[in-house]
Amino acid sequence: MINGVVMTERTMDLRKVGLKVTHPRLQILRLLEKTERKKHLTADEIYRLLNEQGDEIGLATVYRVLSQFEQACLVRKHMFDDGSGRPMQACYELHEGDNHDHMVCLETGDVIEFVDEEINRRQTEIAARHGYDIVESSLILYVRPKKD
Amino acid sequence: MINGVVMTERTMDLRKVGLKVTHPRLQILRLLEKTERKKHLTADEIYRLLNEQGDEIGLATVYRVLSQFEQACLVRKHMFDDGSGRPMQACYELHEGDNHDHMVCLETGDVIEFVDEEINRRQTEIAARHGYDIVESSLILYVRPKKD
DNA sequence: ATTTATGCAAATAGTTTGCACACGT
DNA sequence: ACGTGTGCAAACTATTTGCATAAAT
Repeated sequence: MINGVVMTERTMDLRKVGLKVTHPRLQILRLLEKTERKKHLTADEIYRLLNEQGDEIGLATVYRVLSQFEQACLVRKHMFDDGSGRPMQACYELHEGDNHDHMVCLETGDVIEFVDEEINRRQTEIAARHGYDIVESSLILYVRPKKD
Repeated sequence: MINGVVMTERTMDLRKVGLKVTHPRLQILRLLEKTERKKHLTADEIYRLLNEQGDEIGLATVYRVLSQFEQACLVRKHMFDDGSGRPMQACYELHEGDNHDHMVCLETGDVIEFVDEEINRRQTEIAARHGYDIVESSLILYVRPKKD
């Protein structure tokens, strides 16, 4: 029963980028919204969480939808290499337009977001100096708790 | 005939980190040295290049050696997401201790290296502010040629 | 009604691993 | 001689894709 659904903010998001409003797309968007700023979810986690809450959505669909969302700039995809040796997995978060960067604690796996205008400024400047425009940037600090 | 070989800089590198001086390890190190600052090689490229020049080295060995080198800080591993859709591959470069960052041109695939002390300083400061020490950092600018 | 999306299962591709043998020290 | 490293083939895993059905406009 998606037809005739109330016009929520999320359905608008989908319409705006030219994607049909389907159950999987809505649910994935809602889940990311709920999880926003708390955690960065992998495709598999999204798949599992949705199915646990009763939405029967295939893993392939999760991947397809996330990929479409990424191209539509609705989500950002990250590859965090926690150095754990286990295979790397992409993780996703809602794209809020604030273009923040990330810090990954190698001991706890915690992800901390931050923004630094000076760093952003210098990045733009460096790119310009080489004759480029920045399309996207990825800054990840792998850290460990300070011992003092 | 590796035994009795002249004590080159590369054999020293291996000894220093406690790795036996074997043919595959030496050749991979030499190849990376030769390619230094020009390109960043994937495991598969290394495998192919070595075999083309007559060194019969298995792909599995290439992966194993690179992984050991990474842990020994002899090489740095990067995941460049060129946004091409094709599966992401790790690529490797000699670790020169200068801790430079990278710019990837989305149109040509070119990789440009750069160092910015101010960015590094701010990174350290941001980590400290959150109670962390930086173990490793990854800054990648995905760029396209300026159109003017 | 037409187009696009979904689910499933099978395919892909990078990377890892088990094991018997070869090599470095 | 001993312990490690290597090659091969098989295993693994994240992700993608083909195809028939189902859902959205």
